[in-house]
Amino acid sequence: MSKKIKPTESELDILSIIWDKGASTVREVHTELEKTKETKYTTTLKLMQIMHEKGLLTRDNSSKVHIFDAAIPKEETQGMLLKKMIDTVFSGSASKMVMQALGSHKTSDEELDAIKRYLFEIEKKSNS
Amino acid sequence: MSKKIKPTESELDILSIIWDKGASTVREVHTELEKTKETKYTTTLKLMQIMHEKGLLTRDNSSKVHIFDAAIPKEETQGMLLKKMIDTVFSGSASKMVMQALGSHKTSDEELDAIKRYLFEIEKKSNS
DNA sequence: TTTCATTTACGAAAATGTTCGTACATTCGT
DNA sequence: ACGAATGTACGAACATTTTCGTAAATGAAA
Repeated sequence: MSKKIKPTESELDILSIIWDKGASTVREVHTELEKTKETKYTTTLKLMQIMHEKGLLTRDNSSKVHIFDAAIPKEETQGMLLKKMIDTVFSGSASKMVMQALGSHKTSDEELDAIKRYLFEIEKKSNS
Repeated sequence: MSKKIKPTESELDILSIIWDKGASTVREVHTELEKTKETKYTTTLKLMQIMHEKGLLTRDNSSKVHIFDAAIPKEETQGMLLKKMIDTVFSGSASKMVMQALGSHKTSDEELDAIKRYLFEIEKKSNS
């Protein structure tokens, strides 16, 4: 079982990029990160080194240019963060959170459909 | 319009208690907080003082024992935190987050029903 | 009034997270 | 082989958050 390390805000930014693009060099992550955040290359580097120490990223340094990959799966981490938020902010009720999300956030019809389909799927399973 | 101050982790713990119990003294908050977190009284006090300075809590000091209340509405804050999480962790997709929440979190039938009802309500509105 | 318990005020240490400069290593083109 | 470009290592400054000890104020009890 992987540990329950909670990534910090900045670490999450980096993890998101790697989850999206797959294993990457610091340069690649930084180039992407720069688009939304003003930051220097060595800052990104240092962050990724720390993340490696913490076990948040793996590192392949067989070649000179190190290649990092996420050491923790996206879904698991999302679930962890979500659970924490549900517990502390929504007193443990997932439905409260879902409603709040759908209410305060504009949601497209496609998204709503996707959610509905998912709900029926859950229902089917629990009835089988 | 209230500002977009983001409460810290610890501040959120305190806000949750006050949202739940209503206006409270430091002692009351601390007693509650102690149940889940090892912390000293003056720490809770200091935190609440800072929160008051930041405008997160109101303070009635007409009597010796100050009474604090939440200065920011629960729903608005929940929405803000949720939006941030959706943006950074779920690349802006509320439905992804909802599915993850329902998937990784055990949800009771009642909760699922509540969500379904809510979805149909939204649908009705958008079709009118 | 004197004492005692409780409260608030405040400063500062400790812990955590973020930023970046500088040094050194490696690779590549010439 | 040399210099430029690009990479990693690392320390330290800085910012923010969290913690708590100590002192002063307040009010209630004796």
